[in-house]
Amino acid sequence: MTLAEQAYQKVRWDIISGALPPNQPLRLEQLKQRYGVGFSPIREALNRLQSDRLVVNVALKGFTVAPISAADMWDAIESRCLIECDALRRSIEKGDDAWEAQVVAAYHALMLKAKSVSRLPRPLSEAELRALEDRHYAFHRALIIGCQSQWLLDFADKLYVETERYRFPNLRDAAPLPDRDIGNEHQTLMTTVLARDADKATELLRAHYRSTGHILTELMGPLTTA
Amino acid sequence: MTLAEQAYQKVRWDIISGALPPNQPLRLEQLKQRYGVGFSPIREALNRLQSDRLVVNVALKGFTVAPISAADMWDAIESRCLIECDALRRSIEKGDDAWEAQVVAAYHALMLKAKSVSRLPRPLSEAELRALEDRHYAFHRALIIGCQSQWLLDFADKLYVETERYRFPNLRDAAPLPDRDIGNEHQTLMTTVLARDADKATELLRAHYRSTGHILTELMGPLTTA
DNA sequence: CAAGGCAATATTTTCGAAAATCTATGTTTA
DNA sequence: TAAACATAGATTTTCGAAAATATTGCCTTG
Repeated sequence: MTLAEQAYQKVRWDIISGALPPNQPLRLEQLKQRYGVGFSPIREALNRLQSDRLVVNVALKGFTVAPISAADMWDAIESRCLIECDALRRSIEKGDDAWEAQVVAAYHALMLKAKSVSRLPRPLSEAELRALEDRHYAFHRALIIGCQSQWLLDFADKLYVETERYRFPNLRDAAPLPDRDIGNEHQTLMTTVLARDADKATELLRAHYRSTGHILTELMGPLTTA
Repeated sequence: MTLAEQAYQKVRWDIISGALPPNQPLRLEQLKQRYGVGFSPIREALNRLQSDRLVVNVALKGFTVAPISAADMWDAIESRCLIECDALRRSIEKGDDAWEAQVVAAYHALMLKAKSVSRLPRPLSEAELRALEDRHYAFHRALIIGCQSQWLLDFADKLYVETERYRFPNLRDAAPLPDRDIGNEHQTLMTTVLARDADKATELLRAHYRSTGHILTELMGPLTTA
């Protein structure tokens, strides 16, 4: 893997996880030392992150971590509903046995990790958070991967990352994951998907995202200007 | 404007217009001379174009112009239907007077240019093509700009560019724009939008994109493997 | 004659310095 | 005192060379 790719992954994670908070100026010299690489890989990483909308860049004035706001969160959530619901519908229509197997596997991997993590003391370590995060992503991606549209999958990826920026900071110090997350919504969703009930599945997915949004809106509260 | 930004615009246009054909290897040294800038701005431009899916990059093996295929074209078209129809619906619901005025203005600007261009000899000059292209983009963007979702607008932009890659090569040497393009579909669409008939407008938009797709599929014919 | 390895070439990736640009501070002047 | 200008500092942008890596062609060897 090239240095630029490594830098991209690291900065991306630091932004999602909140180590680099919203609106933080990203001085090139500083990042160069922090990640131990030269200017070029850093610049390349920052450029890629810009099209992920994780950093913003004004010409000749440098990069900063993209701001967050309740409005942007809801924009991302609603856009995600639109795109993933359509992708899920197509997956359910076109998905074969291998796809079903992948969904089941991803679900169980997520649940296993979620349960083991729920027994750990807070705050969770960076490694545990990352592992949980990866499996959560894998599950949601497995649902829609049968849609046979690279564009929709790309868009879903971008929106997933964006929404994680809001979900994540609340995960680290949160009490053990509430039953809502572990048992109910994900399982019901998977069952409905496997039953090939597209209407109900998309409705569940939409409700899942929106309820998460409402909870986060509560938690953000006065912080929405951050 | 920075050199990187200029390089980005130029390479982007050269790919859309077909001057740099699909699968063409993009040697850095070569591009450096072609656009008269150093390595860094070129690399930055190429990186941005990669996330637009106009170029592909395999690590340590360089950049190439992204391939095209009928399958990819239809993926882009159908994704565009999904996203723009939803955005159009929201525009129609939320758009104010200023939005309506913008739609009307963009439509007339497009028609004016289309009519003047239709009287010009073929093949059209690069400048005329660019001007027509800009107004076509402006019209379609005006329709959905009232949707109040930056994410949907971003996605629509990406898909617009992608579909232009297929439409454009047929424009340069084509006979004067057929009546279908000039008079009928765009005007009917605008009228319906201004009448705030969301159901009919989205159906027209969908039909507009799909019929374009069918025509292009015909024209591509055996070239789909290119 | 084919297959594997080695050297030569081509290309990308990375780096550090130089140039260009912006921001902040202090000085002068009306 | 306030506004305008000039200077100094900080930061980004750009460049060209050096390092790292892949590809190609040739030679050796079985």
